[in-house]
Amino acid sequence: MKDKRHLKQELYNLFARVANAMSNPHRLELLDLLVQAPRTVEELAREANLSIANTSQHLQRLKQARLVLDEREGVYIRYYLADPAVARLWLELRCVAAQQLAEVEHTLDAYRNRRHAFETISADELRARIRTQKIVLLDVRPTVEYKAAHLPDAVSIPLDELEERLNELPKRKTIVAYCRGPFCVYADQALERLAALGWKVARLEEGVAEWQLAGLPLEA
Amino acid sequence: MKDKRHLKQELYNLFARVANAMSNPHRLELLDLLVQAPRTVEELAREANLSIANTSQHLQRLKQARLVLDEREGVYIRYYLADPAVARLWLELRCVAAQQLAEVEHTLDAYRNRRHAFETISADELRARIRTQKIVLLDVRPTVEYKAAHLPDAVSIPLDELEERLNELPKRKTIVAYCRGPFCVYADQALERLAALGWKVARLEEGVAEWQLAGLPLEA
DNA sequence: TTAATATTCAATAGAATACTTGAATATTAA
DNA sequence: TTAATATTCAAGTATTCTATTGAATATTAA
Repeated sequence: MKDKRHLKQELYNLFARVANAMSNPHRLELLDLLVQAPRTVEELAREANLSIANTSQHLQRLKQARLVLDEREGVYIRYYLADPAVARLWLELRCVAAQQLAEVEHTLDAYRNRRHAFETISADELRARIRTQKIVLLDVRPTVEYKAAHLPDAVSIPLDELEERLNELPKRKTIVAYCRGPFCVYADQALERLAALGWKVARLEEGVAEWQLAGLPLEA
Repeated sequence: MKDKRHLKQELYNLFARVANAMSNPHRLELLDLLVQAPRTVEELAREANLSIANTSQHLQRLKQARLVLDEREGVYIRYYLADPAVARLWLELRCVAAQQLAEVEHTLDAYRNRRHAFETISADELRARIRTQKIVLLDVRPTVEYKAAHLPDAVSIPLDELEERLNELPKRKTIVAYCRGPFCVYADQALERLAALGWKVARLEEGVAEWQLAGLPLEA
């Protein structure tokens, strides 16, 4: 009975190992990117603004904790989320932090300074209005992410192609943009430009991960 | 646009801070205890087998991350979970670890070596059978935890009082025991004794946290 | 006030972590 | 085979984390 204590400790060790893998901001950013789409080390390093070696090491810690898996693809190695449950855990962590740490709200307001500038539309309302054909749902994430998974009926125009492809957006419809989720500014930036050019706009705060967590369908 | 990067980093820092608070096995054990019921530093130290000073320091890290709060009660200071969302995060972490790390299953089998010895009963089945009055639902956790919250119609007999209070359990009914959840051995130990004495027994794997997460009602 | 007690603080040593650099490995294409 | 490239490994250093110890603080009871 008494010697069981170390087994209990061992269990807590294992749980702590997973939390430990998530206890570094860079690793969380990598996870966050992988929630959107699988990527190679080089891509992840570029997007997270890290050195290749450092990125590789962080990825290996995520892999040891079984949060991500990797797969060789020719000369590249592609990392991807080990399980949808990992995305859920990451969303839950963000949710607790946002709920409990007032600094999150403050920092988010500074980061997404256009955050309150546009009408926001709920997932339910979106589903209702998309049927009436009065809106266009716009996915402004990079193409790889759109290809990995996107919301039903969403049109893809990555943020950095928006300027050249404005003609694809009908003037008389409301443009509802979304991106990686409530902690991403891509949609805000797209909407700011579109609003200045005369479109009626609205933002969907949810990204594909939140959408999926809510049990709503995705397209691949 | 470019100087926003540090704001994004700041957000990831905040999220990582929460994960960091959960990245130590002792802190997870303290959290786990607090999910069951609020407790003083001394109680937590005793139950987690830590020195007082060490416990205090760990609790302060949990408090900094806003996972727990404290409240002075005379000469004692009582710690409690900051929010039910924290319990959800902890359950989600355990779930991911159990799902992804094979070692968790192995260690759990060693820790709960009677794990597969008894019939297990699902929450749904319990709710159905408790109406027919053919079972007694037995909460074997310490009294403070039972008082903090317990399942509807549950009878409290803490594990260490079981021997003296056997007469409170009707012989002709099936005893369904539960404790802190799937990673706790209290119920197994109670059932082992009861089965040896001739009761029909079954185990409910869920604890109050899992029960609550499933949206089921609790009693206080 | 004073004594007793619960908790926190401060200082320390030893372990783990993060990032950089340059070398090593593995695959593809020539 | 060889060269080129993506990724990992290894070593070193600065930083952070953990547990212990003993002192400091805050509350209650005398």
